[in-house]
Amino acid sequence: MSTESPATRDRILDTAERLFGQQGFSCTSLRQITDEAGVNLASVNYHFGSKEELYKGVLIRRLRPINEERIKLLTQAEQLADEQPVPIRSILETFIRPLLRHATAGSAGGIAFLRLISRDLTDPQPFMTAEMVREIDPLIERYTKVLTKTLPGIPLAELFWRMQFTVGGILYAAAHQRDFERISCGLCRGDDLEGCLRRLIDFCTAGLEAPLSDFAGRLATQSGSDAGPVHP
Amino acid sequence: MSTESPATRDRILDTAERLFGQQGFSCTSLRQITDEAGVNLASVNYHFGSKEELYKGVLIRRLRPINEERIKLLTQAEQLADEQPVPIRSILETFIRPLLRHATAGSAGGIAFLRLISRDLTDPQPFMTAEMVREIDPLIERYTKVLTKTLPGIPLAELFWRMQFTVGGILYAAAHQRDFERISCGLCRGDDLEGCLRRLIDFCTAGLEAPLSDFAGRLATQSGSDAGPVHP
DNA sequence: GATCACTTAAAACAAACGTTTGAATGCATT
DNA sequence: AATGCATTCAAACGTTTGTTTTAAGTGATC
Repeated sequence: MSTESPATRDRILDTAERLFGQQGFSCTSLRQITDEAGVNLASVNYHFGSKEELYKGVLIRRLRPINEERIKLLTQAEQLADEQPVPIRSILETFIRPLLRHATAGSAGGIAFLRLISRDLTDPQPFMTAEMVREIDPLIERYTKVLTKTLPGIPLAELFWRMQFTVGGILYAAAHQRDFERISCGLCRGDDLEGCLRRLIDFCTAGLEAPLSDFAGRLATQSGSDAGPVHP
Repeated sequence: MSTESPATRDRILDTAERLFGQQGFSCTSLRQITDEAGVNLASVNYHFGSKEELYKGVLIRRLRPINEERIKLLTQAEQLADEQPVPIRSILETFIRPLLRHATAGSAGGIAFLRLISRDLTDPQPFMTAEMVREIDPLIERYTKVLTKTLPGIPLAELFWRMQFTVGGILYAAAHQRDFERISCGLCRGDDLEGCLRRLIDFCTAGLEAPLSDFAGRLATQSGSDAGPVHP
C-alpha cells in the first residue's frame, strides 16, 4: 500500500499552496489548481475529499513542522539558560526563524505560504479555526510562560497585548516582504531573510520590554504632544 | 437633483460594510447584502455599477476622512513642536487614533470596518490596489519625513522596515481586538479603545526608537542565545 | 393631468463553482 | 492470463454567482 504515486497529490498541494497564497481560498477555484498542476479536476476530491480539506492539508503540512521546531528551539534555549530567564531576543528567534526558514525553503511556494498563513490568521476561514486553535494553543501557553519569567515587570494582560502586536508585525512583514522593495523604492530588499529576522527581533524586543507608560490623561484629547520620553 | 432618497444607497453601504468586514469580499454575495438590507438585488448595480465599485465605496467612505484627520493632526503636532522634532508618541497617536475613532464611531459597522481595512491591506483585492495606493501614498511620504526628523539615528531603510512592523501590529490588533478577550481568558477587554491605543503606542514607540543591534553572526545559527542585551 | 427623470421590482441571463458519477487505465498479485 | 485495487479521466450534475433586462411605481414640473 502507498507504494509510489504521490506525484499527483504533491503537485496538487504545491500548486494549491501557491495559488491559495496568491489569491486566497475563495478566489482560487479547483479548476485553476488542477489546470496549473496538470492533473484532472476530480483528483482533488479523490485525494482530499473536498476543497476545504485540501486547504487544511496545505496549511498543516507546513505549520506542523514549523511549530515543532519552535518548541524544540525554545526548549534548547531554556536548557541553555539554565534556570535563568531566557533572553527575549532568543525567545523571539525561536519563534520567528522556523517560520521564515520553512516557508522559504523547499519548493517555490514558500513565500506564498507566508502570505497564506498571514491571511488565515488575519482573516480566518471558519472551517479552519478549530484546526488552527488546536495547532497554536499549546504554543501560546509555552511562550506566555517563558515570557512571563523573562519579563516579570510586565503585567500578564499587558504581555498578552504585546504578544499580539508582535505576531501582527511578524505576519505583516512576512506577507509583504516582497512588496517592501517597491514601497521603499528599492531600499528594502525583498529576499533578505536574515535582515528581516534581525530587524523584526530588534523591533519586537524593544516593544516587548518597553517601560509601562504613565498615561495620566495624556491620550485623552487630540493635543497629545506634551511630555512623553523623547529619544536623546 | 439628489433630493432625498439615500435610504437605499446608505442601507446598502452599511450592510455591505458589515458583511464585507465579517466575511470578506468574495465570500459575501450581493444577494446576502440586499436581503439583509431589505432592498432589491438590482439596486446595487443601479447605485454602484458593480460589486467591486460597491466595495470601493465602502472602503473609501471611511478611509478618506480617517486619512484627512491624520494629516490634520500631524500638521497640528508639527506646529506645536515648532521646528523641533515631533515626539514619536505624538506621531503614532496622529496615525492610530483617527483609525480607531472613526472605525468605532457612527453606525455599528465600525468594528467591522477595522477587520475590513486590515484584511484589505493584508490581502489586497486586485481591483482595489490602485485606489488604495493613491489614498495611502501621500501618507507614507508625510510620515516618513516627520519620522526621519525625529529619529535621525535610524537609517532610512531601517525606518521603512519598522514602519511596516508598526502598521502590521496596528492592523492585527485592530482586527482582532475582540478576539483577545477569548485568547487571554478575559484578561484583555475587547472594547477598551483607550487602553488599546496606549499599549500600541507604548509598544511601537519602543520598537521604532530601538537601538540598532550589532548582528555579528549572532543570528547565523540556531544557537542564538549568546550575548544580546537582556533587560535588567 | 401629462411628461419627465429617477428609483424600485421581479425575472431571467450566461458563466463559474464544487462535487459526483461511471468508465477507462495501469500494475501488482494470484 | 486473469483478478483485484488504486488511480485517472471526461462528462455531467445541481447551485450559486454577478449582471442585465424589462416593467412598474414615484413625485416634481410644466
